[in-house]
Amino acid sequence: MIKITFPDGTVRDYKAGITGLELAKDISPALAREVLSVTVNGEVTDLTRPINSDASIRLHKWDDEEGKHTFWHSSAHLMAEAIEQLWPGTKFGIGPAIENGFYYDIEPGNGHELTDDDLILIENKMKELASRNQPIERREVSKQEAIAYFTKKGDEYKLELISELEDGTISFYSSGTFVDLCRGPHLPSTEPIKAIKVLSLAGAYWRGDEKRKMLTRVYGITFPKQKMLDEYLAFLEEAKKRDHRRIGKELELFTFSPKVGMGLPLWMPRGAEIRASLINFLTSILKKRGYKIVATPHIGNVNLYKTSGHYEKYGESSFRPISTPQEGEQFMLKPMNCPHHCEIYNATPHSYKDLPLRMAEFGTVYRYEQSGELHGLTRVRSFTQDDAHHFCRPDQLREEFKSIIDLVLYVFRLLNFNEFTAQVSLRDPDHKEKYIGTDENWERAERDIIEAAAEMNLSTVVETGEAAFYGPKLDFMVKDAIGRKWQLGTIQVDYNLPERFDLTYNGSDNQKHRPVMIHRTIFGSMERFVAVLIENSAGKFPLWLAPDKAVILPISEKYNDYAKNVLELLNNSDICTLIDERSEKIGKKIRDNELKRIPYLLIVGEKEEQTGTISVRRQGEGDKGTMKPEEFIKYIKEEIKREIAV
RNA sequence: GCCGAUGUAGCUCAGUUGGCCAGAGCAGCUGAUUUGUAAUCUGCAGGUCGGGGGUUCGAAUCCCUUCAUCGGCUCCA
Repeated sequence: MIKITFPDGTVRDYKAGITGLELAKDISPALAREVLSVTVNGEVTDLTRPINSDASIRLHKWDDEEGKHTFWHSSAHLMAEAIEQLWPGTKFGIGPAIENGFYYDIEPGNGHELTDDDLILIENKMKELASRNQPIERREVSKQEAIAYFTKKGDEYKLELISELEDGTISFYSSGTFVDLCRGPHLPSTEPIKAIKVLSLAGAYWRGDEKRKMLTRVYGITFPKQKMLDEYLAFLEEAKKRDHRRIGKELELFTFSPKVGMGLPLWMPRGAEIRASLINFLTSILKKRGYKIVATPHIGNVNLYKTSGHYEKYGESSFRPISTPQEGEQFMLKPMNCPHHCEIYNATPHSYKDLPLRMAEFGTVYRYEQSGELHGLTRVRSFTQDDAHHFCRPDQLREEFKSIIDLVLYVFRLLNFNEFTAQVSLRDPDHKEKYIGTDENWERAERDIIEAAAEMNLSTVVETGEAAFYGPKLDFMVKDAIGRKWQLGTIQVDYNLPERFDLTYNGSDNQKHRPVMIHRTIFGSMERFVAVLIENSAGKFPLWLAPDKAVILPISEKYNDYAKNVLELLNNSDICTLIDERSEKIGKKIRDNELKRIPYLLIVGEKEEQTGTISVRRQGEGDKGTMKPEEFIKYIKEEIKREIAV
């Protein structure tokens, strides 16, 4: 007998060799029908694997990430089986579950090139295979046997994967006719896979290396119920309506012009208004927190970037230097503001008493992103960072870093940005050549970040290989409408640039000391932040950010004069207001202006003119009653004050 | 940059196997209407069918090329 500990702490005796599925059946037949995988002593495994010794277990249903993961992983195998039957000789790379669904990287047999038309073929084949309720079976194999199998099959991708595995840890899973090298876990059979959608095709480099062959990646998603698939597809449709590129066009916030150049955003008046409001908002907070605002040029001598190390790292792959009539003289569009800020630091002597020094700039930078990477406002070639650099003594670093975390959290809270992930981005210890600086400084900086975050009780995820080339970062990530993650704020500890620029301060010992630098942004860039703001609000901005606060809708042209009086009154009170003088019915005017997401619609007709009032309608909410314009001004100002109660 | 897809009016989209002057709705402009809380009616105008080249008696439609966009990959100081 073995002892099984359940998540609620109860311990029960079972005979050795019992499986997760049998445990579920023992609890209830209903659970057995829904359970997808089981965690045994912290490892997620198959429901059909015998448990031979005392263990604590957790059964996973669809609602658990582990359950979904198992479901989609098995679905990837099902898709592979379908593809292999449709195009024999297909070679398979990897086929994991992802956040929403799964993919498989393949090289179709006989040189077949997959097109979108093939997606439906794959989908139908999958449905056919799934309906057979084939068991998915695990088999442990020796390395030799594994190599023999895939050598015979002629699949060099699997062979490469096997070559990196230890003998004795290799397992095969078979479902129907398809046998795959796989660690698992999997469903006991394909029976639960009821709803299937093969979504899209994409190219993906083998092992993520752009120097290696590009395989075809097939994306799909499956569900245990058709209704869930329908809901998911409906969600994707809905999300498209929140796409910032679409809303940006609808609400005339920004545009791009091929004549200006791809990836170079043009802010239209309404978008520029939002951008300016955000800058003003942040500037007022920065001043309260002891920042000094600076301004620097959009170009810098190429030697500046040779000193900083950016030229060596990015010089070849970015905008080319600008030549001047002066022989040998070259300038570059600035790809970041830090070197300029270092030179501001160097312009004056610094005492240990002056530090920390916080230097902020809304600095526009230029980076030659590859054409395929451009994406609306989130990935552009010219953008304005809400950049700042803190120059501090080593003993101040921890507190300084923590104060920035506090600032980021404070701003996010004011803006109702609750769904973010704090990510500690460390260097890849296997590829140290990609980074500059000494091991000692790197280890120190990484420790600083991890400990500062911990002291702030910030829950973080750690990603290795995501650091900047000069230092580790704490990144604040948020999701867009369809769940893609974007980095907004970032805080970076840097021991390198102070050395490269020979930054110093005089210590109490009257000796020269080296300050530490922290790079940080809150929004990341104005462009990306506005994009994320649009996607999260669906274009319905909080009142204080709305470019136009109100629109006056006269019932008929007879009341246009009265409407203009009100308009003047509101605009003179700093409430940006429009007027809709068209000869349309009031219902039409309301509809059109509701769709423009203007927060307040002010209706004036005979009644209002006679009593000197306006009828107030809140966008998305409806009629709020009648009030005097003066009352409305007070009302709206109160609301704005509440929204950004700093 | 790479893989796949797309590109028709300001916007959203139709356009059959190549065949008369390329269509609709919305937006715009006209005129009528003077309206009370999510679409009043009339008329008009608007497109070298992304650009360039080719095949053909004939191309939005087929081929080549180029640019841009979309979904991924790679990249993201």
